[in-house]
Amino acid sequence: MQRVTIRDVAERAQVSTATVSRALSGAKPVSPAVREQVQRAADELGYAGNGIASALRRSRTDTVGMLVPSIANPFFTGLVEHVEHALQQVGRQLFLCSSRSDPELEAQRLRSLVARQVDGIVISPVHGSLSTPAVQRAAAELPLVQVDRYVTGVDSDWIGVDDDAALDLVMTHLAERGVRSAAFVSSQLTNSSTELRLAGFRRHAARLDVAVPEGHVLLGEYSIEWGREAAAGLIATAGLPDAVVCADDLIALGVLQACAAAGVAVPGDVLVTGFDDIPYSALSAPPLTTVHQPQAEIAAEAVRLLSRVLGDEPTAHDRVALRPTLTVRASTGG
Amino acid sequence: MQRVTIRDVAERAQVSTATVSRALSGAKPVSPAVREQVQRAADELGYAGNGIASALRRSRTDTVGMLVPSIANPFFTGLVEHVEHALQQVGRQLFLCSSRSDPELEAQRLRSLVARQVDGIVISPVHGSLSTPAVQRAAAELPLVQVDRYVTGVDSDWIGVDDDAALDLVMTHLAERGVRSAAFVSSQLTNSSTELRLAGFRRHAARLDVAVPEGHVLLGEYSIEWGREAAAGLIATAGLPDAVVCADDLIALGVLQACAAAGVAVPGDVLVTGFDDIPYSALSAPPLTTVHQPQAEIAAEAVRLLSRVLGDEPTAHDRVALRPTLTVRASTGG
DNA sequence: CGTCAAGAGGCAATCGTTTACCTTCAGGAT
DNA sequence: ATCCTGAAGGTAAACGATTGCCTCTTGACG
Repeated sequence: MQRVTIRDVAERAQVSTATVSRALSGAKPVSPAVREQVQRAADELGYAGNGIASALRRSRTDTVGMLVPSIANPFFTGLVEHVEHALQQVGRQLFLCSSRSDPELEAQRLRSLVARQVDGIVISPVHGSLSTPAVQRAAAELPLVQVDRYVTGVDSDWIGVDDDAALDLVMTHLAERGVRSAAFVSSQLTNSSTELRLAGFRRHAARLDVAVPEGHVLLGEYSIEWGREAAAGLIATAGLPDAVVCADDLIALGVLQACAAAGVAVPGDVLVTGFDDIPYSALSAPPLTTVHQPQAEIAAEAVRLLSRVLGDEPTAHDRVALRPTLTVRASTGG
Repeated sequence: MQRVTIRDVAERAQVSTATVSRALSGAKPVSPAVREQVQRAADELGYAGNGIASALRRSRTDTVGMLVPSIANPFFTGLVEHVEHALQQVGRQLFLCSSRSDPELEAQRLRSLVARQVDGIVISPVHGSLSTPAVQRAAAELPLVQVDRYVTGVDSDWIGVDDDAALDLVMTHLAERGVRSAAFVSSQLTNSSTELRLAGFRRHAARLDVAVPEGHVLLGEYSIEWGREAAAGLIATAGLPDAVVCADDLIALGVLQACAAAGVAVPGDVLVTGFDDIPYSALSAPPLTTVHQPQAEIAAEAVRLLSRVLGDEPTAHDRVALRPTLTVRASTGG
């Protein structure tokens, strides 16, 4: 099955390849008669064009690469959906990759995206420092914006949520509910938002006079399993504090599950909060109080920042921190 | 920021571009000294190669495109993860697109994948008939395998689960629990698995003497919202049957939520089942009895089928239906 | 010492578009 | 009648890698 090329179309329409190209892309005006002729020839042959050749010549692909730590995490898939939507508005496609939380794999994917000549990259880097060299290198080659998480020491735009403000909301809400001690369950401190959330937790706990007992800061990974494990540990050994603050919803869902399994009542015996407001946080038992992330805005802003760079006005790089909101549900008392 | 090309490397290493290409790709042997020299030059210049140019010349991209109806649905993201993993084993990358359940967008994405010269396509088509022309056209150009859903009248491999067997499991389980009447909540009958699941539901309900009252087959879409809406409708008007069988887990989660909101006890007043066994089906209140799909095997088989075609043995096309299993949880009585 | 083979590396064509630059032609201004 | 202008379309040079084919060198063998 030999592919049909522009040359075949040109031959059949009795014009040059240049004219075919112009007639089909509209890059330069072509007389209506010829355009019609070319169009018919193309249709008859089922001409589809070779995007690779076109990309090589124009040195642009109208494609943006996106690299996230996990596509199993609904927070990221939500973000991806919105980014894809926003890109579609401006006539670009999304090339999605997952780094599976592995800096090595992430570096490889980044190289691959650069080699594939995507026009720009949207990335939520895996690791605060291990990711730096690869991100740095990619950012030097093409427009790059970081979302949600960021690595230090790379000169690029960033767009995400104000983690300190988010934990202010959470802790203030908990304090109002009478919480005097709290635990924090998160992933290893390997990236920016994780660090900022812990810092925010400590700062606002101190401010509001909420105790954080020894051994009540648990670091694992962003997953349901880790939430389950961490909560089971707390229940078995340390004794539960008044509240368990989780760094994302998956962890919180795991915590809820472990509480249910151990016969610990939420919110009766302990309050639980999450972060992200993924769709499933409204469906758990009990529904989860969580920090809502404005995904659509994050996505729109990411695309806007990228387009700005693509239109290459050499502007200074922005760091945009959006204000989060708190979605209060039954897990903190209802 | 002028990109560094193979010519730059050749110049610096004092060899021809041919040698650089061979040294770096290993396509033909090169003396150790020269290889070393080239490698150093490439490193020093930060040479990354141009995948587009390479793809044009070799007319392959080592990339497989995957097109799913939704990336917000955990069933598909699970599948995607496994496919990506399986592809990685054989040194290929995944280019992921979402058709957002829109045949129009799906056709566009397919064209775009073909234009981008992916080496093959894994697709779960949106619509049983509307998707046909586009899928047909793509399948004519390059290797294509369908997963989960399929369109009729296209000559390609398919791999998925045996929907009839799945509903046999569900209905038999329900009948054993004493269910004498059941409702079925699904999406519009616009694709193969949806149709097969409904057919299976009816067939096994009849076989087991389970009644399906008038108005107890509800067709909407695969989403939590629709499940909620459908269940609310049933509760408000028709009166609940003994069981509500759902065509996927998202719908079932919505049904559970609506039941909880209306004070209907599950499994006390009604039994509920799902389909897919997404991670969140274990976390709902109550946890969901559901059909487990062997995603890893589906993915592995899809990649295997694709590789077989890529290695172009012109084999007849396969239709592989894997046997599902039933994961029993509290929503059907514990 | 002559012949031959094999290994290493270079030359240049090629992949399929796009586009800078040129030619041609028609029509309007002078 | 001459010149100019602009539109339409053609020619051919890129884009950056890969690779078929050729040359050159070196060493083994008779």
